[in-house]
Amino acid sequence: MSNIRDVAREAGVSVATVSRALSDPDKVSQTSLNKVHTAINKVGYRPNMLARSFRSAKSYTVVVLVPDITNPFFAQVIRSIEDRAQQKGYAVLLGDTRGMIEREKEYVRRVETRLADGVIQLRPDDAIKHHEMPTGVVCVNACGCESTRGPRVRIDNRGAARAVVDYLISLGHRRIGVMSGLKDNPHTTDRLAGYLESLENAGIKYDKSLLAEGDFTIWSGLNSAKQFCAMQDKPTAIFCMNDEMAIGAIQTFKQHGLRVPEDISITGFDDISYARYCDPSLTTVTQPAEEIGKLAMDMLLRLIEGEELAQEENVLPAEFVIRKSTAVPHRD
Amino acid sequence: MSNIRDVAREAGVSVATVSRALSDPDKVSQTSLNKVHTAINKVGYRPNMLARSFRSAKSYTVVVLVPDITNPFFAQVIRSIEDRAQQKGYAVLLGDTRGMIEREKEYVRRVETRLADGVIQLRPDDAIKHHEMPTGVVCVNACGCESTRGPRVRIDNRGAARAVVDYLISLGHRRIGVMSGLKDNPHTTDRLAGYLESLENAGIKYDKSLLAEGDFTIWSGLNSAKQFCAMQDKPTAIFCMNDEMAIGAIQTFKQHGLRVPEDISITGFDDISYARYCDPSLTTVTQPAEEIGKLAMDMLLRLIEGEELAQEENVLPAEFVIRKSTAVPHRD
DNA sequence: CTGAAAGCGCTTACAG
DNA sequence: CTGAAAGCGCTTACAG
Repeated sequence: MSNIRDVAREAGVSVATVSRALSDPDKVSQTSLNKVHTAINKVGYRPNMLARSFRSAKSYTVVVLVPDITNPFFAQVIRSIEDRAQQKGYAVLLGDTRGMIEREKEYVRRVETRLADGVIQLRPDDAIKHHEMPTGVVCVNACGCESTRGPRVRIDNRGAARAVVDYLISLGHRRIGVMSGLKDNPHTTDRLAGYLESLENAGIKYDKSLLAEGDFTIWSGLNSAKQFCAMQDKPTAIFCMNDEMAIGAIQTFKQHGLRVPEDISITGFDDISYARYCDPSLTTVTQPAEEIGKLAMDMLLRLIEGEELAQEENVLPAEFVIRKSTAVPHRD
Repeated sequence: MSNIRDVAREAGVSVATVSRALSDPDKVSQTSLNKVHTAINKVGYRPNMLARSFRSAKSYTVVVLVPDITNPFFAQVIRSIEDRAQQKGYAVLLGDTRGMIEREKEYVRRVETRLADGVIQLRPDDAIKHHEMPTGVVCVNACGCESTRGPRVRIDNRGAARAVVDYLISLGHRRIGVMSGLKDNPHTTDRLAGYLESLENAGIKYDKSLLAEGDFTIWSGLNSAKQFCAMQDKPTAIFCMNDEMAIGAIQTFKQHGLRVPEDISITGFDDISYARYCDPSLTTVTQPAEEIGKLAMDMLLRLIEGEELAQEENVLPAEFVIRKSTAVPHRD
């Protein structure tokens, strides 16, 4: 493989001129520029970016920490982050942590060791909190929640949850179940707060037995729904904290002979692409995945450039979409 | 930020010893090792991996080229690639090409410029063919097809397609539609070949009007299905070349008042997680996503190490799963 | 087992 | 606009 010296020799100029021709052409005469370019083609030169990165102490890489790339919502956000990164000359290192703190730490170490310039966390409760980040590691939290610290972009989870439950109440539901994520997940906390606020506003007393805990997977939705099926006094509607659990729940209810939405209304959260195509199509909250990714990347870039973000928090609008999985409660 | 020299000074040893203590501890005495480690902790040293990579001319990074990370099948394969990569000390750079050749080239350039050590292509028809790869760029094609060149791992697409159609025929179907991907996509070619072979074996004449072209998205399944709905002499079964199109198709058929599988049987391909949870659950072909990813990464590692792969092609078994979207044809 | 020294391929003041 | 030279932070023969 040829290096910059080979090009310089071939072009009959100095190594410095070749370097400038490549990274700062304005500082080089047209004549030299031409010589350099024909020399580059002749010797088939490819600059060694590893050397350049090393020299300039920037890797032009960011790591995206995600609990599970297989989750379509995260996949959408990542795609958007990557689009933006590519536009700005950055690459994205995939950091699928599978929820393991050890793996997450390993990825953070990549920025400590200069292999990456910063990190975007796609989940609020990724094991490493903002204040625990090693010094020098810049980080923005996308898909964050109210309790998160540091630069972040998020939607108003509590407000969105309230909107969903308000709607169910407006349809006439009084006994409304909730299928949450894990107890300590900040999304769970925020969305549960919205659920409780809505009930309170409507003067409905919170019944603890109507809470089923899941972990945001289809599988957990499938299981948690069984808990409701076994109840004497079943809820007439369930607010699920994401679409995957809602999809699982619908499946279970159907298997138990309950019709959705006639016998039981179901709502989701996220609006993944399958939400529109399940049967019945899901009433849910659309998260602005594209915007979240783009904004997070932009914020990170500013942090990398050393800027202090005055406006640390960006709250993006979420949209409530009514589809076919909700209806007025059935009276037997 | 402290560097290796600071550590050496603090420990009272040479820079070489510190370097060895870190990368080849066996060559260093226990005494030195201790001195170095306490010095490292004292000055808060983090090795600059950019320097190490540069020096050793290896980036320990691979790029994964994928047309769309949002596709759950690809996401699964990537997750498996990353698991394996992490085990072996490699990172994965996400190369979502969105089907654009320019982007793909840009990612390949990353390995030409030493930012990555090799590439895994997740689609057979990614714009850059194996023989067009720049010299020095090692590449393995995962999820490949029969026509692909170079090191690859794939399933027997043709055989799997044949199994699906054979099954439909065994149920009594004679008029079997096919929903394909884009015409020039190798998956389309291979799976279509299987479809045709199956028909031929059963002595059924191929009817061109029963082919609807899609592009592997839910959206295209939705649309292509309309073509069948508009036919006088509708097929009684449709072989869809992936699950997403099958899910879209089911939606359309239901909207047109056709019952699945009573009026029309539908089959998919891939077995993404939603295939099990749509209504009716999908009869489909399970691709061994985990195995594909793992094997592809292992092959790439061997190529990076300079090995010539004698066994260039790995054909993995795929499994045909019968669920609820298929039944014997309805006779009016 | 250890250290002095060369060198990986670039970039970038510095002097002209 | 151009070149000679120093240096980024490591690794690794080489000699001891």
